Amino acid sequence: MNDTSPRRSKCDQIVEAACKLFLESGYETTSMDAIATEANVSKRTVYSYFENKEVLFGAIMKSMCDNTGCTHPDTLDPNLSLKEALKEFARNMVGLTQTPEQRDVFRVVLAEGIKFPELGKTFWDSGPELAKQILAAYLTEQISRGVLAIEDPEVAAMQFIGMVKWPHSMPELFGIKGNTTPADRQRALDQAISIFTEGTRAKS
Amino acid sequence: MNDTSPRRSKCDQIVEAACKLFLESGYETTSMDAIATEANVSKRTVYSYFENKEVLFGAIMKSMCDNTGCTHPDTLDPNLSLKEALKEFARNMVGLTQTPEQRDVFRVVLAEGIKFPELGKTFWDSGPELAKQILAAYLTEQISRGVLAIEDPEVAAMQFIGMVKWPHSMPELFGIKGNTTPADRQRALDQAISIFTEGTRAKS
DNA sequence: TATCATATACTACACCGTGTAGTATAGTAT
DNA sequence: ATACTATACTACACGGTGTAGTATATGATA
Repeated sequence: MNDTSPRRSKCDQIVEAACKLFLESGYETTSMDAIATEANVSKRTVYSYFENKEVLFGAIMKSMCDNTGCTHPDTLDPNLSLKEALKEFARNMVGLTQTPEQRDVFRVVLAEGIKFPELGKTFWDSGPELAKQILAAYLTEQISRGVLAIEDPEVAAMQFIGMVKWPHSMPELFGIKGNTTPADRQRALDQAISIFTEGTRAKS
Repeated sequence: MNDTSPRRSKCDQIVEAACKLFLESGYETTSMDAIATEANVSKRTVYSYFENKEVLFGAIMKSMCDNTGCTHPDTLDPNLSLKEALKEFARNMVGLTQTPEQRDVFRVVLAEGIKFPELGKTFWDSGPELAKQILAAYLTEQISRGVLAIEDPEVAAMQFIGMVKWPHSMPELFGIKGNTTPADRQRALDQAISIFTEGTRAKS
């Protein structure tokens, strides 16, 4: 009767509440009572859908990890110029990982990595590793065409990703509120791409 | 009587034990009883040195953050070549942040960042920010000498750091045990420096 | 079609065992 | 006298369970 949103299944309500609270406060600090309350559901109902707290947490986090990767286009556009293709890729990557939700997933996965080791692998494979594979494939292609000259394209892919992500994802992760404008980020991105392409271009 | 090491002050014993346990298990999971036991000290003694758990945790983490930065040389060696100076800097940086202890500090600061927001700032300022400042100063110098051409040296410093650190610090953070050898890391570092210097060198 | 029976999903709430922050106290060593 | 230990204790929160009772849907029966 008191459903805030109409016709949402109990399970969905629980998942949604658990997502919110776990991402906000992590595993230990979030209580099952709090989840039940937040979900407008009795505690018993929570336990009728999820065996225990660990199972609930694992299910929630795994699904969030899976949702991260799937929006990645699985190749770089071969019709664009090198710089444009990289820029598009970087923009996409930053866009995905820039959201507060993704930042929280990152943080929680890292934080609970000792208690839930398989979670780290799940996140890694569906996030950074996936992005690396996609970019490395593109770089390898460009190498074989003689456009680029790179010794180890897989490592180079990681280096590119680090270069693009580190400067603004790290401060955000630590709660440093930089006063960077979108224009700043745009220029930082252009600079990264400039350095990377100039630094890897095959010498003619 | 049962002191493992001779003549260690009680306070030191407590600090050492708390360091170990907090880094291993984070804030919530570590109990004050466990700290007292690990320190070979009674619980009351812990409370005679530290007002409560939060204070103890804050003090421990702050001192660990401070200890991170201070081992950084505060300039890049101007007598070395560009590549050698950068390589030295990178090696030093990787060496500092590669230790298991530093990885754990990183992880815990991130994990407890919501409950202890000022901790993030402390860590940032004494770690990444400091490294950035040092590198940016060097880059600026090289720009003014006409060796390098970079639009924004501060951003470039962060990009260089991200490039060097991301490929091996991220997997490690997520518990991905790559089978990288020291030789692999050496080659990755060389490649990063090659890309960065080629990508930022002033066109003659 | 109206009424009743049954099954199922859920709630509200008390309850248990356990773990933990923090305190109080009595005793011991120097 | 001081610094510390050992230990018992308080107060409370949490994970998880058991239970009595309600709401709702479905289907059979008359």
